[in-house]
Amino acid sequence: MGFDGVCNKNLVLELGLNSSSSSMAENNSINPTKKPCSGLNFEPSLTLALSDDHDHRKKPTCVGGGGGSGGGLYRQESVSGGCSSFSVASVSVKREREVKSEDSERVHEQELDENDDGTVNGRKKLRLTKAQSALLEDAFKHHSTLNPKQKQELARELKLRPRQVEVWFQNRRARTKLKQTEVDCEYLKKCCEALKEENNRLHKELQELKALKLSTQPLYMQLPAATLTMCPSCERIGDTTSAAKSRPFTMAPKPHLFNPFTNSSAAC
DNA sequence: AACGTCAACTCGTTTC
DNA sequence: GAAACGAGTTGACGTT
Repeated sequence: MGFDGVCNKNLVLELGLNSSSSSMAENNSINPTKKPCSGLNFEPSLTLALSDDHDHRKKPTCVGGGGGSGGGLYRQESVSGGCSSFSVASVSVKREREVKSEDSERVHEQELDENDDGTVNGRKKLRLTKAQSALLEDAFKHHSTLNPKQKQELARELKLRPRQVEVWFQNRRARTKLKQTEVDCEYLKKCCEALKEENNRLHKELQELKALKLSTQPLYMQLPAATLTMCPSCERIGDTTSAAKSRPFTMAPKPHLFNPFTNSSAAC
């Protein structure tokens, strides 16, 4: 198939040269991976913009990224909805996993364990059940973002915390964007290849036309244009090279063709 | 052991 | 200023 159907989004393709890698940060809406640039000062760039991008809160670039000490263990969510930051090292990880033998589906309890002092333990990485994932995917199909009410509703339905639903949607959007970027990248590669081929073809065609022109032109037409001048009245070709400057327009006259609009008698 | 996936994190930015 | 988001990161876990 042709690559016309590879991506049906409205892509704006821009080919150009970057003088430095910093220019790429100016429009970083699609740059999910930070890959080191080569040492070249000038390199070809492909700039892609999606005209139907819904993200109208674009920012110039994300400097430095996050970092963070990372998750991994579940932590108690504070009453206000934020995340607590109790010591991970102090947490005795207690994992409760229930394995359903019939379909090997893993089911994890969503309730948190409590210590003697009533604090809630973290636990090892949660894997959402297939049913939960399916429901989340279904919701994501309808809208990739959730309002607070939808979030609450979904969390209740899934027996998850709203924060977990929120995180899932954030990660899901990130995955979607990454996947789309990969698709776009493939599309642009194909575009680039096609343009290269077209460029080569046109170059060849140009060479052929030049060769054809040379073989069919009279001898004087094959001289460099800068060395030839033409008498405006008699249309004779003259050589203006230094050797011939003293005797311009001495070459053989143009074959006389009848021209009702010129008066050849007044020439030169 | 290496690698991939993914939930959950931090941080900076944007929007209201 | 709070909430929401994107980008980048972390670490547990599953797979090869």
